[in-house]
Amino acid sequence: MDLVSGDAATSSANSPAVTLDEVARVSGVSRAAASRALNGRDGVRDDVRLRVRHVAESLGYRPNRAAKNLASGRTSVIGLVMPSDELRVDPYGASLVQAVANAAERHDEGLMLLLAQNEPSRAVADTIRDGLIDGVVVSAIAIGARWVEELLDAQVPTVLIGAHPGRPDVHQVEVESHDSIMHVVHHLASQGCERIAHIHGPLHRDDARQRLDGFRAAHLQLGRDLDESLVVEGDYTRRTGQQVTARLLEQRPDAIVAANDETAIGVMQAVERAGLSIPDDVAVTGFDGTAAVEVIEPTLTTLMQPFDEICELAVSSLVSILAGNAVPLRQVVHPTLAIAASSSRTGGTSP
Amino acid sequence: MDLVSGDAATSSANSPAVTLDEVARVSGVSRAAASRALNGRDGVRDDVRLRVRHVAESLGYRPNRAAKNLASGRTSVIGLVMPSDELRVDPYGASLVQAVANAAERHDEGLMLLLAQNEPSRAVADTIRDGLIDGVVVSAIAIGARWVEELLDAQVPTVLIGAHPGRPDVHQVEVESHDSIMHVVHHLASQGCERIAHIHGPLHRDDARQRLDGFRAAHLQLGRDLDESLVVEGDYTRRTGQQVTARLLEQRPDAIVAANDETAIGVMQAVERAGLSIPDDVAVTGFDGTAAVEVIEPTLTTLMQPFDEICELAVSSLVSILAGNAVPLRQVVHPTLAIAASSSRTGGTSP
DNA sequence: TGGTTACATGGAAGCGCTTCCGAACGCAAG
DNA sequence: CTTGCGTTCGGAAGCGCTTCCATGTAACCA
Repeated sequence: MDLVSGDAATSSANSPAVTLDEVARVSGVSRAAASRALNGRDGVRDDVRLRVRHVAESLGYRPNRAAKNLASGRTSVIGLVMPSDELRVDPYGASLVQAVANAAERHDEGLMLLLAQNEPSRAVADTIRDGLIDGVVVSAIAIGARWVEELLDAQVPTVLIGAHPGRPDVHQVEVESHDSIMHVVHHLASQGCERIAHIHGPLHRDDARQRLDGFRAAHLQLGRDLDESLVVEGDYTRRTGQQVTARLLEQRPDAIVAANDETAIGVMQAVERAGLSIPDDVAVTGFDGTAAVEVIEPTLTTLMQPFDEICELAVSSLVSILAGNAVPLRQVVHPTLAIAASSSRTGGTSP
Repeated sequence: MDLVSGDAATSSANSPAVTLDEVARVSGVSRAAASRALNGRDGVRDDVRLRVRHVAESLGYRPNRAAKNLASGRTSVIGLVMPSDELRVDPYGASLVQAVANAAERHDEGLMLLLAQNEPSRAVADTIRDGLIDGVVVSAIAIGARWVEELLDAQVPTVLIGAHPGRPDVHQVEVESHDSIMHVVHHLASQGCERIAHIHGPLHRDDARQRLDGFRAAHLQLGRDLDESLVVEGDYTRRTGQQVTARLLEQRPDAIVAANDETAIGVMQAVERAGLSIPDDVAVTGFDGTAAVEVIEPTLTTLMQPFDEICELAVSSLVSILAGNAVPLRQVVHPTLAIAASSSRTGGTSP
C-alpha cells in the first residue's frame, strides 16, 4: 500500500497570500484607511474607498479570518446546535441543517455544526468562549432538555428555531401551528370527514400543544363534539405513528391528523396494512413538508414548513443581534397547506 | 438550573477570560514556557509542565482559538463538503454528517459544514485560504462533479469518503462493495432465488460499478448465466427505484438487489403495489443501513455501512495528514450483511 | 480674517498566542 | 579548571487585522 507524506502543513499557501498591508501600499493609503475602506466603516473618502476596493479585488485580497477575529473579537461563524440523533432519524433535522447552512452562507457566516450528545452545553459554551463562534441557532427539537436551558442561561447570543414559551427572554422563530391545524381540520371536514382523529406530539413541547389546541378549536368552530378517544399521543416518530394508529383504527376514524410527517407516514403504513384505503376510508395529513413526503404514495397532504424562510429569519436575527441591533423576541412564520392525494376525496368540495 | 456553579471557569461573558499570560504568571514561568508546557512541545521540565497544566486547569484556562490560529496558522477546524441536496434527500447524507461530526469532536476538531451548491470549489478553497479550516472531508456523493476535481486540484488537504479511482493521488476511505454484493447474491441464492435482478447506480460512480461487477461475479461463481434484462440502471433514489422496478417486474425476477437502501425502499413499494409479497415472491436487499431501513416493513436485508468507523478513519486520517504524517492513500472498510425479513424465505437455508 | 467644527488620515497600540533565538545552567569530558 | 554540549528557560518578534487617537486639512460661520 503506497503512502504519501503529508507535506500539507502549509495547507493554504500555494501563493503567498495577499495581506491588507499590500492592498494599502498599492492603494497608496495606510493600513488603517484600507481597513476602514474595506469594512464599510466611515472615515474614508468615497473615491479612496472605491480605489481601495478595486485594488483589493484586483489583487485577490482575502482578509485572514483569524487575524480579523483576533483583532475584532468576532468570528463570523455561527453554530447550529441540535441533538445528535435528530439529524439521522428525522428528515426534519436534515432539512433544517440544509436551510440553516444556506442561510448562513447567504449572510457570509460560516456554519459550525455542534451536535449535542450528553452534556453539550458545556461544549458549546466552551466553543464560544474559545472564540470559535459568535452565537448559536438552536433547534427546537432540543427544547425542554436540561442542557438547552443551561445553554440559554449561558449568556450566549442565541436564536431558537421553535417556540419555547417558558423562555420568553430568548429569541425564537416559530412556525404557526394552532391556526394551521385548524385549517387542516376544516379542509378535512370539507372532504366529508366526520370522525377526525389526531395523533399529537409529546405535550411538553409547545408545538405539540399548539397543534392539539388548534385541533380542538377547529371542532369547536365546526360545532362538533370531539370524541376524546380520537385524540392519542405519539412522539413524532414513524414507528410510534404506526403503532398508535393500529389501535386508533378501532375507533373508526375517517381521517387522521398527524402532528408531523414522520408520524403521518407511520399512519399511512398502518392504515394500508389494515386493508383500508387512503383517502377514501381514512384521510391522512402531516406537518413539516420534509423530503420524505415527496416520495410517499399516495402523496401526503401536509403543512409545509417554510424552512428557508425560517432559517433565513433565524440566521439574520442572530446576525442582527450580534451587530447589536434590537430584534423582536418572537417571530412567527406561517406554513403552507399543501393538499395532496392523501386527503382528497373524490366527493369532497375542493377548497 | 444553576449553570454558574461557583468557579470562574463557567461564566463566559462576565469574567474577562483567562489568558496564557495569567497562567504563566501564576505558574511562575514565562508565557513561552507555559505555551510549550500546555502544547506538549518539549523544552520544559516535566515538573514545570505538570505545574503549568495544573494551574491552567484550576484557572479554567481556555486558549483563544483565534489567537492560536493566527500565531500558528492552524485552526483545528475541518470542513465537511457535500452537495447541498444530498443531506435532505438521502438519509445516507445525514448519517454521514452525524458520524463525521462525532468523529471530529472525538479528535477535538471543530466541524464546519460546507454545503456545496453550484460552484463551491471556490467557496471552499476560499474558506481554507481565509484561514478558517485546515482541511476537508469530501463526501463521495459528490465524486465526479467538476467542482470536486477542482477542489482536489486546489492543494487542500483532503480525504474522500468513497472510492475515486480516477484520483489515486487523493486520500480516500472506501467501503468494500464488490465482494459484499457477491455475498448478498450468494445469500439470495441460498434462499432459493433463481432470477436475481440488480438495480445499479449511475455507472460513473465507482461504487456503483463495483456493486455491479460484484453482482456479475457472483453469478459467474454460482455457474449461472445472468439474464441481462435483469440488470437495470437506477440513480440511488427512491423514486427511480420504484419506477424502474415497475418495469423490471415484467421480467419475473424473484429477487432484486438494489444498489442502496433508498432504491430498495422504492423497490419494495413497487413490489407491494404490484400485489407481490416480499420476500416470497420477490426478495429485496439494499445497501447502506441508514435509519430509514429501521422503520420499513418488512425489515430490509442490507449491507450496513460502518458509518462511525468510516468517518473516524476519514477524520483521523485528515488530522494525521495535517500533522504531517504519512497516511495510506486508500483505506477500505467492510460493511456488514444484516439479514432481515425482506430476503428470508421460510424455505431458505439459513446462513 | 480668525475661530470653530467636521472629517479624513496614518501612526501606533494592541488582540492572545507561537516560536525563534540567545542566555543561563548543569554536567561530563578533556 | 576549562571546554563543550545538551537542556531549560525567557525575551521579543511577529501572525494580520482593528481601532483609538493625535494630527492635518478643508469647509463653514460670524
